[in-house]
This record gives sequence, structure tokens and C-alpha cells, in this order.
Amino acid sequence: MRKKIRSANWSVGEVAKRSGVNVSTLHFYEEKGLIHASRNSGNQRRYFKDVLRRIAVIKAAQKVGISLTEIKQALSFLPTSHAPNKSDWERLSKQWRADLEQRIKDLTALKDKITGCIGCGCLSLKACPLYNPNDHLGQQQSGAVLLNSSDE
Amino acid sequence: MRKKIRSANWSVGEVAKRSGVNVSTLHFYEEKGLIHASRNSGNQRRYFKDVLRRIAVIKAAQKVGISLTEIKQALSFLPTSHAPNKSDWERLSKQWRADLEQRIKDLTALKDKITGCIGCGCLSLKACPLYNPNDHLGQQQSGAVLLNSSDE
DNA sequence: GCTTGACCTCAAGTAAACTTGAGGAATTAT
DNA sequence: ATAATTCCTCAAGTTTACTTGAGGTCAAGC
Repeated sequence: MRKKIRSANWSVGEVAKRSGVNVSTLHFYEEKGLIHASRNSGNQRRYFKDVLRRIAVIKAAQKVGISLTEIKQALSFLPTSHAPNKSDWERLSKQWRADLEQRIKDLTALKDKITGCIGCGCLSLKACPLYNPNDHLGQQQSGAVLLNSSDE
Repeated sequence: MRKKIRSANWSVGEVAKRSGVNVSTLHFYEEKGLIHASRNSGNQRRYFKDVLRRIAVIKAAQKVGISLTEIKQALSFLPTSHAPNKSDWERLSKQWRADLEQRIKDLTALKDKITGCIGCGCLSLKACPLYNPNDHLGQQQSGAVLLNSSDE
């Protein structure tokens, strides 16, 4: 049983074309440790095809507001030495699902609050759901109590 | 029927404390046209209490990845001359709901895809849902065809 | 009435996520 | 073999969303 040799023959330009991101972005992602490439004899990058999947994950995650740092963290569960297999993806998946579910909850809450504001007319500050500081959305990075309107 | 005079007597520091954002951020938001303040005789900012709601909306929206530019656009539906009333909120709400729903769909799709990758084991590139370029997630700002893996 | 703290403006700095450009080497096309 | 591409590195510029700081004013307490 001979081992299948991974073909690593895509240039940056090729990957850029296939993935839709700029060459400069590929350089940047590599510098940041998000993707990897080997080099040919002339020091030019050569990519394995799995780089496309990594880029897809990066772009999909970014679109929903996940930072490159977080994405890198998640991608670190995937090996660089071999193409990701089932359990690799399972690890990544597990890590992200909870986070994604939370983000979905946040968004849904915001939508519901905004929808709710139609009903309340936002004429009463105290009744406005956007004013409720006791939910997840109200707790920003600052950890501050948003919208204390007790002396209205 | 005498008109109720709006009290505008909160200082930046007061608003900062109540909203949990820095004074510098309030200045910044004002400069960007996201919030407004009147001035007292000594040129110091004085806020109406509705500024807290605007800040709440800003922060909630940011949390889910909406840019200040988009937020400003949405907030522009609210008047600055009077406290937002039912129909003001209704306009804002309508504008945002569709967008929020789309974002929720995107997130859910990403979650499902990632979850799906467990099932497919991502051993087959063509079967991997992350590779499907024909969905919303696959179409990035670039509009490029992500992940053309036809020559795998 | 004077000091202390809050406020003012304006300029510059910061971090994230890239892009642009200069100067030069490798690859591909003819 | 040579020209046209593509690629390389490294430095600097860009945008978004703020923060920090300098130099000076305003207001509140004693």
C-alpha cells in the first residue's frame, strides 16, 4: 500500500483566482498563520488544494463577524501536516457551534427587540425591551450597565 | 394644552456613566452623526435622555457585526428634533429586520455547514457543503467564485 | 475667590484587516 | 534567448472604530 503523495502545485495566483481573494491577502493570511504553503526551488509558494477549504471557512466566518484571531484559533484544530480528516473537522465544528449558536441568539434577540419596539411604540422607556440591561445583548465588552434610566 | 418641554440636562460624564461608554466615544459618535447634543452657555454638551436608547441600539447592532455606517443609516430614520415615536421606530425596525433575518440565515447556514462537515467527514471535496459556491455565504464582497475545485 | 474636577478642541496614536508600491528574482511564452 | 508575467520581500498606506494626550476653559465645593 503506497502512500498517496499530496500534490502541492498551485501557485498564489492560481489560489487567488480559485478562491477569489487577492494574492496580497494570501500573503497576509500566511503571515498571520491562517494558511500555509510550501515553497518550490525558486522560493515561490505552492499550495495544497485544502487551502481552498481553509479560505472558505475564513471567509464564511468573517462574514458573520468572527475575527481572524478567533478563526485562527478554530483553524488551529486542523492539522497542517495532513489534509483534515473527519475527527479534525469534528473538533473544529464542536468549538464553533456553541459560539455560532450564541451569535444566532444575539441576533434573534436584537431582531425581536426591534420588532417589539413597534408594539411598545418606545413611548415608555421603562417598557422598551432595548432598555433591559439584564440580557446578553445589554452586556457589552465594557461590562457596564447600559441604559440605566431609573431617573427618567 | 402646553407642550412638554424636553429636559436636556445630562452632561457627557453622566451619559458616559449611564451608558457605559467612554466620554471620548460619545464625542466620536457625535462627530460621526450618530448621536446629538445641545450645548449650555459654557459650550458644554447637554444630552436628552433619548440618547441612551440610541447608544443601546448602536451597541446592540455593533455586537452582531453591523458597521457604524449602516447603523447611522438606520438611525437616520429617527428624528433628532423630537423623541422618536411609534412610526419612527417602525421605519427603523422595518429597515433592519430584513437585514437581521439575512444575517441570522447566514449564521445558521454556517453552523449547519460546519455541523454537516462532521457527517461528510470532508473527505470528499465535492460533497462538502462548504464548497458549494451557489449559496449566499459563498458570495463574498468580491463576488468571486469561491472554491472552484473542479480539477481536484 | 480659588482650587479641583469635569469639560472643551484638535492632533496624534492604536489595532485589525488588508492594499499598494518599490526593487528585484523566477517562470512561462514565443 | 529574450520578453512578458508572475512571484518574492519589506515598508508604508488605508479604513474602521476608537483611545490618548496636550493645552486650555468651565463649574462646583469650601
